[in-house]
Amino acid sequence: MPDKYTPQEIEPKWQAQWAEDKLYRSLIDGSRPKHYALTMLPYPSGELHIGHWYAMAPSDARARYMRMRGYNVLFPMGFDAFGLPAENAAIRNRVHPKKWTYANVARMREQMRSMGTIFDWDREAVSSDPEYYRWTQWFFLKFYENGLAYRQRASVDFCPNCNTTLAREQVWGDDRHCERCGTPVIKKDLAQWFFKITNYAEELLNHPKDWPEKVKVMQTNWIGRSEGAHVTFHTERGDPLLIFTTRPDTLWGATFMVLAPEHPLVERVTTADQRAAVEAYIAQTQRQSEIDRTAADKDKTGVFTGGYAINPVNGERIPIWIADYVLMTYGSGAIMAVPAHDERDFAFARKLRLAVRVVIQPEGEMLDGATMSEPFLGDGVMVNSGHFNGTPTANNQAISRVIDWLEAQNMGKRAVNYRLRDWLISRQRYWGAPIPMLYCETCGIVPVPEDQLPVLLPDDVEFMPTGESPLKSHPAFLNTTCPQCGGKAQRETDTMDTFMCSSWYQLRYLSPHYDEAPFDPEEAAYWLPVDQYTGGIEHATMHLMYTRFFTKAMRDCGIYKDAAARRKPNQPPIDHEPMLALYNQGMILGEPMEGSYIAAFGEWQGETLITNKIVVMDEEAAKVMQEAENMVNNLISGLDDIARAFGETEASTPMTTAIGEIIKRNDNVMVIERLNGTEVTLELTEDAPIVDRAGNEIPIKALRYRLGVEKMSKSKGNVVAPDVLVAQYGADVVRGYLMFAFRWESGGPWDSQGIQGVVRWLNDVWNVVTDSPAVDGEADEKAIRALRRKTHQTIQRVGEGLETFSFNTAVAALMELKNALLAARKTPVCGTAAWAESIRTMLLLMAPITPHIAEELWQHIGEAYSIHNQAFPAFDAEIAKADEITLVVSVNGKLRARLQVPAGLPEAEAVALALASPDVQKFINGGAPKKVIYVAERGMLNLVF
RNA sequence: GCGGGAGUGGCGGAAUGGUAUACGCAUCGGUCUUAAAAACCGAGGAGGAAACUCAUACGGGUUCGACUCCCGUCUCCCGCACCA
Repeated sequence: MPDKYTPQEIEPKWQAQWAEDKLYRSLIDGSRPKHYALTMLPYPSGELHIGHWYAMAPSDARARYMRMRGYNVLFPMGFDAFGLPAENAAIRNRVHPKKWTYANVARMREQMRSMGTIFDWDREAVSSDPEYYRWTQWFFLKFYENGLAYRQRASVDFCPNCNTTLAREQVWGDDRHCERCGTPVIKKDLAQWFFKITNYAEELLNHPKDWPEKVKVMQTNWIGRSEGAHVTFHTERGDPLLIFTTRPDTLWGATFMVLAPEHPLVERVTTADQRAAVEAYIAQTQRQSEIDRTAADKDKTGVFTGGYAINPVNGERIPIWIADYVLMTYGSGAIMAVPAHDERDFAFARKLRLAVRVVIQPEGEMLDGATMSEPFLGDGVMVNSGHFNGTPTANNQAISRVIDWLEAQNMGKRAVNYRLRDWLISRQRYWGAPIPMLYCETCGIVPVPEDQLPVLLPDDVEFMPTGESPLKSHPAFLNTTCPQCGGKAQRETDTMDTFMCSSWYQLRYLSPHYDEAPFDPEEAAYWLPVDQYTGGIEHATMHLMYTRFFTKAMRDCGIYKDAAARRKPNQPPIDHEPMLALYNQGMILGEPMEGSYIAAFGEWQGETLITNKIVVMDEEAAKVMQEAENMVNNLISGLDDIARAFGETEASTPMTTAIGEIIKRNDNVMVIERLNGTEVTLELTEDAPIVDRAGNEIPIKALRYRLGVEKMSKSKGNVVAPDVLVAQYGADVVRGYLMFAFRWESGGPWDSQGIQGVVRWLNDVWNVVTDSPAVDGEADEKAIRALRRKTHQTIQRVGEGLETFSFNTAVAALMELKNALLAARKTPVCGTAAWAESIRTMLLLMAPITPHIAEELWQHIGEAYSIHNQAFPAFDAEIAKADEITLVVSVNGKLRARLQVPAGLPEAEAVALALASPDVQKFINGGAPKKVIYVAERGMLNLVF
């Protein structure tokens, strides 16, 4: 054993040993409770980055903790291997996506092994394997059979950069950009495949209780439930015109109707003399949506169609308008406009001078539609509403009564509307699971028979620089025969959204090579559902909605039947929710960096310094140089004053330098901040040398520019490579640091210095375990008790920390225990049984967090392999209890004294001690306290005078 | 606008209504060294010579006692947003 801690030696050694022994193989074992821990699988982008470590290593620590707690833990890993970057790489570098992807998978798998996790690699699943996507396709067929998949022509979101349609969930932000690449999306009219996630809108609102409030709220917002009524109006010509309203009690106040410009009825209601205006408006709306929706002012615009509708409740004839504030994608794409009681309708009516009629009159106020300056949204009583006049609106009673009446009259019915749209799963790209559907000349849309799955992606494809899917021009793939009539048929060339692959991967891990079904019902019955899921919040309304939908849809397709039948009656259902508990970790951001300090020499051209030489220096040198420059310039101007006195007219040129920190840089233009805070723009001439202080020429790329806290990206140069850290410090240090330096749920900027604290921690642990010679003398009983107490307090704190994802406090507790051991090492406590027990316990507590050093030192102290098969230490409250405590004495709520007293002191004695203390006496003028608050277990005494 | 979350030293961050600032980074002083780094020992919330006083975004409140609970304000982050 080396006498120094050398993770580079011990880590690979133990990783190999654990793999050889299949230490972390997870097999069904009915004698132990199971724990399915899952962390979101990565996309094989090429390199494992620090974000992967941040997501995986703490999850691993917790899974290990559960394992030590006696659970049979499954913690699998795989790859979400279909997707666009592979295809883009193919176009750019002429590498086949398959080759690129599998090379990355191999590389990242190796990188992950260096992390020292308990991943059971025998359960690995890769979504682009035919044995995997066969089942992705199979799910599509099942959903299709059960009416949950349909093809429809619709106006859909399309990313021009990714060259594919997107689901509504993948369009983000007010500028409606592509979630993946940030490009603003455009609308296209295409026939696409959808999944009926809207069927489950109501059910999806009912979240698993152990999910973060934030995710529940985001999903709830996304689903956007609102209650109201569907009411059928009719156009004057008799066409039914359905609207949704949350305020049926204001039906009598509808003074006009508004249709979305895309509404199918627009064509029919528009009159000849309005046609030109309507068409112009529609064209304008379409153009607007394509250019920039964000810039669209909130000013209402719209055009009268010339048509009229009849309000069913009062037979009134009201004009039909079109306006872009009514969206085709929400409700029925048509509204009744009640300007008196709706902000948007009010704004529209005022702008276009339309009638406003009050139908809810507030108490003690007389609203007048002609003069009111804002709509009335509060409660009141119904007026101008036929036999409903006088009905109070409070507590929704008017709404409820009106709906009852509408239903009785057959004019409308109670309805719930959702903002959620069906999931668009078609992608016009090659590297995905082909949608297993055919288009037959005679039979129409025909599903590929189950026994013909998988529909394989052909390997021999040509990638177009345009990004167009090569499947469209691949005759062998494209042309096939119809399984129904044997005639000619063409394959669907769209592939599936990769979120389909990840909607069920937790099931494939159970039996990645099972070929009778997507998963082995035996395994599913034992392991499902996932007990603890971890991953980033960015998937709140995408993956996390889709996978919940999948589970419910699978249930309704009967896919869980075999597995569910094997469950015991008292177990939670496996087909309601895929993941019982969820925890979102934060993100590691880039480390802020100072820019290089430079002195630039050149000629001024206006505000810009045309620079022909740059010298790089540190901040101190820059300050010195700046002072020197100031002095020289003062001197020059002083000399000029003298020269002028002698009749000289031309002033000398001051030094042409700019000194400061680079704050921006691109190619040959940079901005520096001078030491006095002003900014200067430099433009480098083509062959301007950049030299360091030793005179060596360096490339411009070596110049750093100031960087704030930002997301890591290669172009900013703030990426932290875990491989480099592992090589330098070892995996245990990296794991420990990631768990210690941040609150896991928050993440934060990387700090390259902070990692030293964890290096010191593990070095100290190594030393205290391997090099603690017994100290002569009789060990003090009190000191022994103190060490045992600290040890048991640490058991509690580490256990709690791992339990609640407070990894930072768990590590802090271990550092404290280490500090206590370092202090005790110099005393005769070192070498006692209590000492040995404390060391042993510390290693066990460290095992989930820093598994390699724990294993190595476990072996060193003579314990049997493997520490990772040990039970988590049991906490003994009796031992953890203090026998002497610091009694904190407050007088009138202000802290006045700290007294060392035995634990469990009776109140009377505590008060007597406190009153006797000079620190307390200073603040009391004799007399007895009016009130005494004594919290013995907290060591707290408050005396009120 | 609606909804959610957060605000504690120079920094990351600890604190079941009960010793605010644990643990760590950085900083400062010391030891060792020709020197530096590393390592080790020690000191750091602010003000004050001290006694003490003031400090958990700000203003109130509840309480013997508030970072923690309640009301209001400000700031920042996130989601949704003409949603009928």
